[in-house]
Amino acid sequence: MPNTSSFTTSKLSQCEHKLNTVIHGDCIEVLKTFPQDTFDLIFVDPPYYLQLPKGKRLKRADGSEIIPVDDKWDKFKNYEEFDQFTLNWLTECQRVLKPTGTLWVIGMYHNIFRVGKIMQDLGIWFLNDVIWVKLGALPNLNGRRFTNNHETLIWAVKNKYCKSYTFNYELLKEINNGKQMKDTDWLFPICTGNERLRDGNGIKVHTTQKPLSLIKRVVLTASNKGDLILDPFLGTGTTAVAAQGLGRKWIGIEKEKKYVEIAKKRINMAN
Amino acid sequence: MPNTSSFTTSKLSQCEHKLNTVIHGDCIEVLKTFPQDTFDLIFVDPPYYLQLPKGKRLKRADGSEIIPVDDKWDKFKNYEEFDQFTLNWLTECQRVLKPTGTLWVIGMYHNIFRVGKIMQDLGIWFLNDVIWVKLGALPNLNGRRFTNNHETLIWAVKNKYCKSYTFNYELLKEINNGKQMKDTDWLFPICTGNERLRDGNGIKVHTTQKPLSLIKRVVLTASNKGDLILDPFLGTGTTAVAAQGLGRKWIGIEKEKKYVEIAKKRINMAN
DNA sequence: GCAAGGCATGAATCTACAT
DNA sequence: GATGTAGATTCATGCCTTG
Repeated sequence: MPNTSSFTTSKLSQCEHKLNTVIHGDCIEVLKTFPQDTFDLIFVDPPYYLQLPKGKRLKRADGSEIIPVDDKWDKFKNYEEFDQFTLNWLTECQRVLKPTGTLWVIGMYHNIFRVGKIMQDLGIWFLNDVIWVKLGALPNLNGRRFTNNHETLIWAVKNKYCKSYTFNYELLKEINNGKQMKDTDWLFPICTGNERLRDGNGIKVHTTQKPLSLIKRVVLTASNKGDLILDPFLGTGTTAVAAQGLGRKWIGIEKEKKYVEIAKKRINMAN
Repeated sequence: MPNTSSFTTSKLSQCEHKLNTVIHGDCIEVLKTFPQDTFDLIFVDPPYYLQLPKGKRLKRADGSEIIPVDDKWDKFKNYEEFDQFTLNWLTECQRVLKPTGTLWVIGMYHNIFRVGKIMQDLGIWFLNDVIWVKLGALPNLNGRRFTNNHETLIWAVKNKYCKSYTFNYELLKEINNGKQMKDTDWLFPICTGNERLRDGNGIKVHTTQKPLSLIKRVVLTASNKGDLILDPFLGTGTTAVAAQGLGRKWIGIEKEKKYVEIAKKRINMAN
């Protein structure tokens, strides 16, 4: 079972949240309740602001439809609104990140450049941009672009003076057959099959569920057992499952009640 | 020999520049002399603003020094100055790009996120972000980060309404053994060996010379024979050599007299 | 039990042309 | 720089059924 005792370590005793729980609420409001310099690792999978063409559905040759990301949590009026939202959560993430901790943000070309620039403007210092090569990604169905076959993870520290951040270099080298791990050595299948959470009708519960293998690599790279991990957009709980399984403590924040319920159930099942 | 006749086609007759020549001058000032909607393909390899630690030189195990990018053209006071510079050349590139043309910008995590956001703010519309996987890249020498093993190319059109841009989909598919080309299928060796331009003392002439193979793929992807290509930061002329060799017309702009001379010599040699 | 084949599906800013 | 309609287009993977 998850450890749900209240914080006892220094920083954490300053707030009333419990370890290894999903907090249902607005990400930015909840983040403000944490003391600064609290988390060893923050993994963020924010909305991508996809801007799909309206009212059109892409179809396969057999007539079946591609289910797009058309969720209300991915809608913004314009770039300005998106940027302000991004600035708000990034400001809080930077504040609650330990000087020895690292921040990971995943995104695609729709959003990652904007997010990256806002990070740099806040003084967040980049270590790498890691390419998750998506095995089994959807091809480009109209033959008008290249296959979108990757997502980008920005790996960063609180500011440019943070030098003693956690990085399990030797472990990663070992995973990579004794060779130094590259920012392009991140090949993982997309989340499908039995791993993909589905409702009673076989419909996927979350449009953008990430593969556990990817999040595990992040956790192994940049945290140690007993460290505290935060995911401010927990969704259906993949980060929590990865953290729990690898002996890390964690806190997740999620706004959608539906996802919170599913995440809780899933985390209990995994124990 | 290069075709140095004056422009005869519609747009190009409006200015006095000649085809297939290197223009020595400030990129933004020269760009302003071109009429709008002029170029079929614009390839941009701008300064990366690397912000190296001052006065330190990384050394290999044998004691030899790594020569960093420490050129004056890569220096900026701060992000603000860099952003303004970026906005200036991007504004002009967008203006002179044909509605059927595409714009390519290459960069690394130091600059590409800022550049990408500024592009989006101008209404430039992304098609893909392509990952050049660098074969033979320098490993991370102190084991504190992942190997920097890629650069990112943003591929974009003038605005979101540009649909009939040039994309040689079938050719790229053929190059890729009959499978749709992916944004992660761009594996090319870094520019070394005989391809790397060196002075009489064996010192590399340009710190960031790009491999011809990479630029050729860009040219093949997004232009046809006879099309007009622009490189506003020509450097030592790789884009010109690629364009010339593939039967495209081209214009290059370069501020550093040293690079202009070398590029001219190199282009003549290649003919 | 095992192999082969059918079938479903995945963060999608996926077109061209006419009005 | 809006709206509508017809029409062209794809690859890898995992699960399940069939033989």
